[in-house]
Amino acid sequence: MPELPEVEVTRRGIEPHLAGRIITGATVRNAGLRWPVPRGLGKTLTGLKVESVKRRAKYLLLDCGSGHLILHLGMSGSLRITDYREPAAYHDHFDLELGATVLRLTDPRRFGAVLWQRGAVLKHKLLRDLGPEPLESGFSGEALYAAIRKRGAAIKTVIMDSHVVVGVGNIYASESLFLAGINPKTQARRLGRKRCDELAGAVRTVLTRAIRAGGSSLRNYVQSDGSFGCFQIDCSVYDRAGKPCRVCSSPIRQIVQGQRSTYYCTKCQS
DNA sequence: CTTTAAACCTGGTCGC
DNA sequence: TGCGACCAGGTTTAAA
Repeated sequence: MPELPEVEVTRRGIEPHLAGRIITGATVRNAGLRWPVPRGLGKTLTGLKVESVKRRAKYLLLDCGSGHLILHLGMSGSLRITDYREPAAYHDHFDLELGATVLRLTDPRRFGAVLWQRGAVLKHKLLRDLGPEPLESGFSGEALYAAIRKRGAAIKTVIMDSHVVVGVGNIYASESLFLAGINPKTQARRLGRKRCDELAGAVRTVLTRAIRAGGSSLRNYVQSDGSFGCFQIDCSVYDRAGKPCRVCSSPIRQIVQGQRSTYYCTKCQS
């Protein structure tokens, strides 16, 4: 279930268990993720200290001084803190070991990634060309307006383009457009400055709200199974096809854009 | 440069 | 109960 809020909540959950700890080993049970897990990764990592856990887009970056361990959860991945006595299950593909503590990656669909980058992590091919973080100052109505001037594609697909802004996945794309009152089929370049302001604001609001929903369970943060960020915000439109709009009661419509489902209210989003 | 479709995988659900 | 079709929260890649 990883969209940006889930990844951020996971980051906050794992960092206290990792920061300042020495890596004692790593176990790769299945190297066949989105890209092959690098050979000899355990040897590369052993003895290094995890300085901090950062996030860029939906990538988690474990700063190990001389390099970074890059983790991505794909569509079905999750991380949890457990210990070495816990037997690994079928989809537990990767363990990072820090003494008795284990950071364990579970990912049934194996769209996730475990990579190693020496030196400057932001120069990695996957991170190099990413657009601004939605919750930082680089993303604004002004920046959005400038970025989409020449885009004739539908705003729903453009807002999910990581060159425009990172971290807006399929759920929160629909939710943000609903909050901004913008029809997802609108050509991106047709949006004026004001609507870009509204959309940028909506993206920030929706993501912040979702992080807070996960963060609010921070107290009981580590679930009984050790996983993080187990939360479900109730959506305004996503997965609500045919159900009444929570604002105007007209039925939520589902369409397909760029091979993904989009949900919107035909009345509220003109 | 922009846009589109296919690809990587497994698992759950639905209709017959 | 079984089976096929279809769907799913991401992102790269190639091709148009």
